[in-house]
Amino acid sequence: MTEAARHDVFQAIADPTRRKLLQLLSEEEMPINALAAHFPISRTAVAKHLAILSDANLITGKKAGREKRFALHPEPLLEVKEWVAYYERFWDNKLSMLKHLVEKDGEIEGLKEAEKRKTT
Amino acid sequence: MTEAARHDVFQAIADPTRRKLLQLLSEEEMPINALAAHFPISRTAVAKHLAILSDANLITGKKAGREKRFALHPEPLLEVKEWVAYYERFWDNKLSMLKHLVEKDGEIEGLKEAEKRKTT
DNA sequence: AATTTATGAAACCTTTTGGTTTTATTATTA
DNA sequence: TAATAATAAAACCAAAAGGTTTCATAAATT
Repeated sequence: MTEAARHDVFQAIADPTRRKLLQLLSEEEMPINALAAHFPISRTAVAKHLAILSDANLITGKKAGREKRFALHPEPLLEVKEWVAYYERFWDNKLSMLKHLVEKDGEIEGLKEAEKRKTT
Repeated sequence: MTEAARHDVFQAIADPTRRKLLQLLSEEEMPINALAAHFPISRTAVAKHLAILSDANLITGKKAGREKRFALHPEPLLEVKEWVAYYERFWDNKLSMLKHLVEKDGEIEGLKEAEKRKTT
């Protein structure tokens, strides 16, 4: 496997600066200097954020002459999407949760127990 | 507004221990001791993680006798879902991205420039 | 060739994070 | 009421995170 991902995608997107970097790169590919111009912090600090995003496979950078052009690589966000999707079952209406429980065998017992807890 | 959210939801879910706590609470409400039994760390450490989740409005805790029962409150994850949804446009096939670009005025220029960059 | 531009890398600093142990407090239960 | 169980709160600590400045390198320009 060529995808290492030493840095967790959840941790990578936790920082607001890094989320803004992803947003900028979603608009267009850019070298580090162009990116850094959007922040009040130093170019070096931005470089470190880019390294973290790169470790999480969220961006790629290819050298073009003396500059290195970064591009968005959003695929790892699929993991986040799926993680959140699990919790969608639980929000707002209880019916969807019930449906979720009924869909998998053996969970009915859990429901019954939950009911028991409520009434005792 | 009663929803403070002093802690960012992105930061709250960044930690694997906290994600596991949410998962446990999605199965059933539990007091802190029951939760802590699932981890190799101290109950106090778990309590701190719960405080962070609570600050992000991802869980609620109501005192019942001498124990405090925690429950999942997944609604703030909607923000994450929407954030990720934005990037879905960009992954896998370029057609959906093109569609995205065409949908908003003024972005055609950006596309043209991107093409120019590729060919020069 | 000399200068400028764009980046990379190292050393260092401060605050935050994730953990600990110790010391209360509060409700149950024997 | 004395002992126990379930938390809460405080003080402390090491490592990681997010910054900085300084020095080095490589490609473009003049």
